Amino acid sequence: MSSSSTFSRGKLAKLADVKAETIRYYEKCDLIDEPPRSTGGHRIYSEEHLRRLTFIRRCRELGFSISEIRGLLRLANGAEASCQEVRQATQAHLVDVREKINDLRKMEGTLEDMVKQCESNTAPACPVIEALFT
Amino acid sequence: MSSSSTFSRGKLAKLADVKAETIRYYEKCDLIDEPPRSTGGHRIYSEEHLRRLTFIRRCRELGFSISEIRGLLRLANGAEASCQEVRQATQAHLVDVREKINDLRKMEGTLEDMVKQCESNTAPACPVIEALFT
DNA sequence: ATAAATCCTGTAGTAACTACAGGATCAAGG
DNA sequence: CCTTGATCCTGTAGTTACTACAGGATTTAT
Repeated sequence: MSSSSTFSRGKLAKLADVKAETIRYYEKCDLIDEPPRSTGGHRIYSEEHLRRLTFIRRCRELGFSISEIRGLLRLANGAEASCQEVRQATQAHLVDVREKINDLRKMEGTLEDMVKQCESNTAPACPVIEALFT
Repeated sequence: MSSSSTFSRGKLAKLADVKAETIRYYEKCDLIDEPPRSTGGHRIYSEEHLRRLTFIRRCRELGFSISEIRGLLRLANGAEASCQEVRQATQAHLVDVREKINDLRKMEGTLEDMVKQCESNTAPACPVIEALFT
C-alpha cells in the first residue's frame, strides 16, 4: 500500500522545502522523531517524516510558534474528536495575527505622516526628528 | 535656561517609559552615551539622556531596528540637511511594514478558511489537519 | 579507487531584550 | 547616626527559531 521511499536529510529538506539544518533543529525540539540511522550514522527518513515536516512548514508559514505546532501535532495524532480543539487553537492564533496587523497599520499611518511632513518641509531642520524627540 | 535635573536609572526608565534593564542594554549597543557616575558608581542621567531615550522608544514603537535607529540618531545629530535622508529611511521602513502587513493578511485569510472548515465539519476527522499534511 | 558531495556532532551566533545572582550603594525614617 | 529597604552594580544566561561554522566521517558518483 504505502510506497516506502527513504531519504537522506538533504533530500528530505528539498522535498519538504526546509533547510537541512532546520530538520536537525526540529528533531532537537521534539517536533519530529529521531529517524533510524545507516551503519555509518546518517539519518534515514521515511514518507511519514516528509508528511510531518510538510505539516510543520505549513504551520510555520501561518505564523504558528514551535510550541503551538507541538500542540497541533498532538491533536493531529490524537483521538478523533480533535476538530473542535483545532478550531479553538486556530481562532486563538487568528486573534494574535489580527492584533499584529492592527499594530502594523498604526505604524504604517504614522510613517506615512512622517514622509508627508518631510516632503512638504522647506526648513533646514527635519520636523520628524524633532517630533520624535518630544 | 535649561533645567538641569538628574535621574537615576530607575527614574529615567519611568520617565521614558522603558524598562530599567533596557537602558543598560541600549548603552551597551551604543545608542546612548555612558553617563557620569556617582562616587559609588551609580549612573547619573540628564535631560538630554531622557530626550534621546524617548526618541529611541518612539522609533522602536514604529518598528525601527536598533541599527536603523543608530542611523536616524546620526542624522538627527548631524548636519542640517538631513530631512531628505530621514525621508528615505522612513520610506524604506514603510515598505518593510507594508510587506509584513501583506504577509499577515494572507495568514489571516487562510486561518479564517480553516476555522470555517472546522465549523462546517461533521465528520470525525479534522479536515484542516488533513489539509496541512498534504 | 578516488574525489566531491553530503553527512555527523557540538557549539556559537543572530535580535532585542529579560532575568537572574551576589553584592554594593543610596534615601528615608527614627 | 544608624538601620533598613529600595535601588543600583556587574556579568552572565535565557528567550525564539533558526543559521553557520569547524573538523571530521561517510556516501555517492565516476
